[in-house]
Amino acid sequence: MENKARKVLIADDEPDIREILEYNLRAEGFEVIVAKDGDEALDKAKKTKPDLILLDVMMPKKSGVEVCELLRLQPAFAETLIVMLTALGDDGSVIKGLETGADDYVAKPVSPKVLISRLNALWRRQNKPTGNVVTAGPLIINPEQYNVTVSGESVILAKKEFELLLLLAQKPGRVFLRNEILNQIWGNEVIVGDRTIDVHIRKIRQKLGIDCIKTVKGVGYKFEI
Amino acid sequence: MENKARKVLIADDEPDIREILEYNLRAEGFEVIVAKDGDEALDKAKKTKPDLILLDVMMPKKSGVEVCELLRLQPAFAETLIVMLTALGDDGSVIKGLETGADDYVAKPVSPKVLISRLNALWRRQNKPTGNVVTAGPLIINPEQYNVTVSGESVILAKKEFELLLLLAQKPGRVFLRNEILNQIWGNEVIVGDRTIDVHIRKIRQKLGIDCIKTVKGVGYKFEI
DNA sequence: TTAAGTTATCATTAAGTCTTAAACTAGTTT
DNA sequence: AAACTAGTTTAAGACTTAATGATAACTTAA
Repeated sequence: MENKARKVLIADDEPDIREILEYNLRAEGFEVIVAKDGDEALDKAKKTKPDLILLDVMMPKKSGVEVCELLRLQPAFAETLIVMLTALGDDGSVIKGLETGADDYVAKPVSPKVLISRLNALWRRQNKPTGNVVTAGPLIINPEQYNVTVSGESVILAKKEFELLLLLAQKPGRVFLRNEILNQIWGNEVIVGDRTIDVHIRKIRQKLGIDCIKTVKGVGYKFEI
Repeated sequence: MENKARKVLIADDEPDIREILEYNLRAEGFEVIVAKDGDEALDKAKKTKPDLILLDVMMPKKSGVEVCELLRLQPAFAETLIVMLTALGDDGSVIKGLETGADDYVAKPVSPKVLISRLNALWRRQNKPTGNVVTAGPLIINPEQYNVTVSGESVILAKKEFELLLLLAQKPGRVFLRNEILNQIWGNEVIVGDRTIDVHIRKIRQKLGIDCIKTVKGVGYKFEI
C-alpha cells in the first residue's frame, strides 16, 4: 500500500545501536541514512530530506533535543516525522523532546519489532487522509465513486465540476485563489481563461442547488456550508 | 489558544490508576469520563464522543486492543486519538495495539507529567494547521479564509479593507506611515490619493464596530486593542 | 457518424469595490 | 479670530470583477 520508499535518518553515537537499527529498518524496506552526532544529523537531514528522523537524545556536538528544535524551525522539516530515542526513565528529556515538536519518543532499549511497529503507526497516521469521503452538511462527496449526494439525492457532476468541488470542499473555509484553482485542476501548462472557472462554479451551484461555494471578490472562491 | 475543551475517556479496571489519571488530566484542563471495562468504554465512547481515549490493554469484558479495533471500524472514531496503556515489556500488545490503529502506546507505570506531555504532543500534531491567524482581543483575522470575526460575529471586509487591517494587526502597536501603507497594499507603481487610505480605514472601523485602529496625527495609523 | 454530454469562450449584464471630490470637524498656529 | 493643518465623513461615479446566457469546440459512447 505505502510502497513509496521511506527514507529514514538514524542519529545515534553508539555504533552498535546504529547497526541494529539500520539492519532492521532496511529489512523492513526503509532507505537508511546514518549520522553519529548532532551536527552530522542536521547536515545529513538537510542534504537528504528524510521522511523520518530517529534521534538519540544523548549525542556529541548537539543533543537530539537541540537537533529537533533546529529542524522544526525550518519549514522544510515541519512535516517530517521525528522520533526521539532516550534512556529509559529519563522523563525530563521525554517531556522536553515532545514539547520541542518530536512526534514520538521511544525508551531504549527497545525491541526492533516494537520500534518498527511504532514507526509504521506514525507513518499510517500521517498519510491518512487519502481518497476519503468528504462530508459537509447535507453534502457527501465520494472521490472513489466519483459521485455526490445532496440530502440523499444523487447529483451528477462532470469531471471538472467534480474535481473543482472536491478541491474546495477538502478544505472548507479556505479561500482558493483563481491561480491555485487553475494549477490544481488544469495544471500548470494548460491555459484557460478566468471565466472558465466562473462557469464551472456556476454549474456546480446550479446542480447542487445549495449555496455552498462563496465568492470572495478579487480573491477567489471558498467552500462553506 | 487551544481553549477548546478536550474530552478524554479513561478506560482502566484499576481504580487507583483511574483516579490518578483523572486527577491529573482534570488539573491539565481536560474534561474526563471514566470507564472500568471494555464494554463500558465502548458504550461511553459512543455516548460522549471524546476527543481522546486512553485504553488499558488488560481489561475485563473486552481488552483495550479489541475496543480499539471496534472503535476504528466506525467512521465516527476514525479521527479520535486512541492511546493504549500497557504493562511494561508487553511487546506483543504494543505491536498489536499500534497495528490496530492506536495512535500511541504508553508503558505503565508512567509519570502523569510524561503522559500529559505525550497527549499534548499528539493533540498538537492532530490540530496542526492553525496557519497564521492573527488574534487580538475580540478580533480574529484569518488570512487563509479571508474572514474576520469580532467577538464571534463574522464581519465581511472587502479585499483592500482586509489587507489593510491585516497589515496593521500583524504588528500591533506599530505605527504605519501612509507611505508604508501605500507601498504594502497598493504597490510601488500604483498611485492613489491620501484620502483613499482614510476612507478605507473609516470603513474598517465602521464594519468592525470596535475602535482598534488609532490615528497618529501627522504620522499614520496603528492597530491597538 | 451521430448524439449526448462536457468544456471553453464570449458578450452582456449585474454586483460590488475603489477612488475621488467636497463639505465638515477639530486642533494649531499666526 | 482667521488661516492653516490633518483627518473624518458622505455620497457619487469610475472601475473591477463576477454571474449569466448563449454558443462553439471538443470528447465520448452508442
